[in-house]
Amino acid sequence: MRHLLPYKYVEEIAKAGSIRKAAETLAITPSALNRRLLTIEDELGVQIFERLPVGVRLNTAGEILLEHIRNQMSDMARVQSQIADLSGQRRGNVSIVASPELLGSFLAGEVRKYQAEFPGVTFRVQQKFRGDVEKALIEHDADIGIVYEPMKLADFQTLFNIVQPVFCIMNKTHPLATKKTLRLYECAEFPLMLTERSWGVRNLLEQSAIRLGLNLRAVIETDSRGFLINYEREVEQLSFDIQVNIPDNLEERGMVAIPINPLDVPEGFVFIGHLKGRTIPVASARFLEQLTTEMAGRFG
Amino acid sequence: MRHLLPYKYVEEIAKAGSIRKAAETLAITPSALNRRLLTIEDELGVQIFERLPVGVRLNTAGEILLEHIRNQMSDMARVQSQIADLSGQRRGNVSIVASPELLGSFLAGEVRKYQAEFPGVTFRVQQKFRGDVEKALIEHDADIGIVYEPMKLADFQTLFNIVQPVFCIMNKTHPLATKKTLRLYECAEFPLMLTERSWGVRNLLEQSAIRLGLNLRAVIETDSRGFLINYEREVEQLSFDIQVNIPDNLEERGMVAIPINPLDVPEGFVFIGHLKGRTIPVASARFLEQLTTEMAGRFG
DNA sequence: AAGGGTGGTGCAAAAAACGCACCGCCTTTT
DNA sequence: AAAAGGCGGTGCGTTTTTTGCACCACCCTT
Repeated sequence: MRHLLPYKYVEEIAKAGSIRKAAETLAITPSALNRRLLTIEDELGVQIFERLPVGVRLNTAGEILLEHIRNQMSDMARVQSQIADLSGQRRGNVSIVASPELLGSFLAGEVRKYQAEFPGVTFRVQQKFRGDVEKALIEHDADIGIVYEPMKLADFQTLFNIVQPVFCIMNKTHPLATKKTLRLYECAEFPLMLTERSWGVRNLLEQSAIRLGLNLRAVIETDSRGFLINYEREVEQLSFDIQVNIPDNLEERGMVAIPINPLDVPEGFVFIGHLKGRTIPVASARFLEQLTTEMAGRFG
Repeated sequence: MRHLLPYKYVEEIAKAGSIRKAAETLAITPSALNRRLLTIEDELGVQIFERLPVGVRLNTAGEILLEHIRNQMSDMARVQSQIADLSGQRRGNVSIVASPELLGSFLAGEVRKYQAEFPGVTFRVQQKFRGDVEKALIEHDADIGIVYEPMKLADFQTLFNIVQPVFCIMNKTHPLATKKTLRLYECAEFPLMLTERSWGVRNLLEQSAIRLGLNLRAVIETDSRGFLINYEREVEQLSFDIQVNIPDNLEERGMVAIPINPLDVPEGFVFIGHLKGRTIPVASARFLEQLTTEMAGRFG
C-alpha cells in the first residue's frame, strides 16, 4: 500500500521526535523525508509538527491527524484481511495484548491449535500490565486485549468475560492440602510465593489482606507466573494463581490447587475484547471466537 | 490530499462503470487511469473490478474496498474540519439529506442563521424520500440526515427526535375553521390538496383513512410542499402539513392551521442524526447542535 | 462484415521524488 | 567564550515514477 506511505512517515517522525532519526529508520534521506513532511503540511494547510531546536514535536493538529492515521492504517489492514478471507485463504496477523496472568499455557495452546488449522496466520503477543492493555489498543498496537482485573474499560469493547477465582497451589503433603476451600488467614500462616504487586492476583490478595488485617509473608517474589507453578517448592510454601493457569497434570506432579473462599478474596474477572468502535481483521475475529468458545466450555 | 487520489479514482471508476468514462470525468488519459487501477489491484493482490465486454464492475473485494474508501474519505474530511476548527476559523461543508417534509422555511432559516455567523461554511442540502435518507448516509453522500416517519433506522444514529403532529390548513372562512381540533372524517368531506404518496404525511393520512374506512378525495396532488401552504385555495379546500412547516404569518394570510385528533391520525416523528459509528465534521456537528436546540425550544 | 466500444501495452516525454552538498540556527560540550 | 555537533530547510542534478500517445486484441451492436 504505497499510497499511505506518507502516513507511515508521519507516524515514524512523531515516534522518533526528529526527522533525521526517523529518516534513518525509514531508510531514506533526511532531506527527502523533510520534503514529504513539508508537502503534507502544505496540502493540509497547517503545520503538523512544531519545530524545536532539538527536533520536532506533534502539535494539536498533528495529534488529531495521527489518530486518524492510526485508525486508517489498521482499518486498511482489516480490509486486506477481509479481502484475503474472501478467496478462502485465511491470512493475516493476530495481534494480542494480554496481562501476564493470561499469558499461560492455555493461551499458548489456543494459538497453537489455531495456527495448526490456518498456517497462513501469524501471531504477535504482547504482555502489558492491567492499566496498559487498553492503552495498547488505543494506539493500535494490538487488535485483541485480554485483561485480568482491568483498571478501566472506557475505550474497551468487551466481547466476553468470565469469573476466574484465585486458587492456592501447594504440595500434596501440605497440611492444608485436604481442604475443599481455604480461608485467607489459613494461607497467611505459611510462607508464600507471590508475583509482583502490579499483577492482578497479587493485587486482589493484598487488598483482601488489608481488609482482613492479615500480613502476607512473601518468601519468593517473582514476575514469572510459570515459576510459581513449576518451581520445586518446599513443603510448606504456597503460591496462588487463577483457574485458567492450573495445568491438567498438576496432581501427577504432586501438587493440588484449592480455591480460596470468595468471601475472603473476591473472584477476579477476565475481560476479552477490542477497541471500541473498531472492526478487527478476520483472522483476529475468528481466533477470538475460538478462544472465547473454548474458555466458556472449560470454565463457564 | 494527493495521496488518496487512487481512492478517488476507484470510486469514480465504480460509479462510471467504465475506465474510459471515468478517465474523462477525471480529466486523465484512460491508459494512465487503467495503469493506476492495475497498480492498485497488484498491490492489493486481488482484482477489484471484474472486466466485462462493456466495461468494469466491482466484485466482492471491490465492494469491501469501496466501503473502506468512502469511510476513509469522509473521515479525512472530518479531520480537516477539526484541524481547521483549531485555529478558530469555522470552515467546511455541511451536507444534509432530508425528507421533503423537512425542507421548508424552518430549515432554510436555520441555514441562513448559521451562515450569517460562519460565512466560511458551505451547505449542501439534498432531498430524498423516507427510505432513501439512510441510504444516502451509508454511501457518505451526506453527513446529517433528517427524516419524517423513517422506514428503518438500522444504521442511523439518532441524536434528536421530536413529535410533529399533522395539522390541517384552510381558509379562515372555512366551516371547520373555528374548531380546536379536527377529526379525520370531518376533513374527508371536503376536497383535499395532498402530496404524493411517497411523503410521510400522505402516508399517515392514507393509513388512517383505511383504518377508519374513509375515502380521501384529492383535487390537487403535488410534490411541492410549499404549494400546499401558499396556493390561493378555494374556500372549501383543505391541505395538511406538519407543525414545523406552518409559517408564523399564516393568519395574516387569511388561513388557519388546526391539529388533527391524534386518535385519528397518529403523530409522526422527526428524526435527526447521522450514520452510526461515524464522527461528523465540526461544522456539521455545530449546525446539528443549533438545529436541535432551536427545534426543542420551538416545538418541545 | 463493419463500426464503435471496451480493457490492456510499448515507448518516449513529462513530472515527481530522491540523494547530495550545503546553509543557518540552536544547544551542548570543551 | 569558542568549538562541536545536532537540528530543520534548500538548490541542483539525477533517478524513479507517472503520464500521454499510438496501437493492439477483443466483444457487442449495427
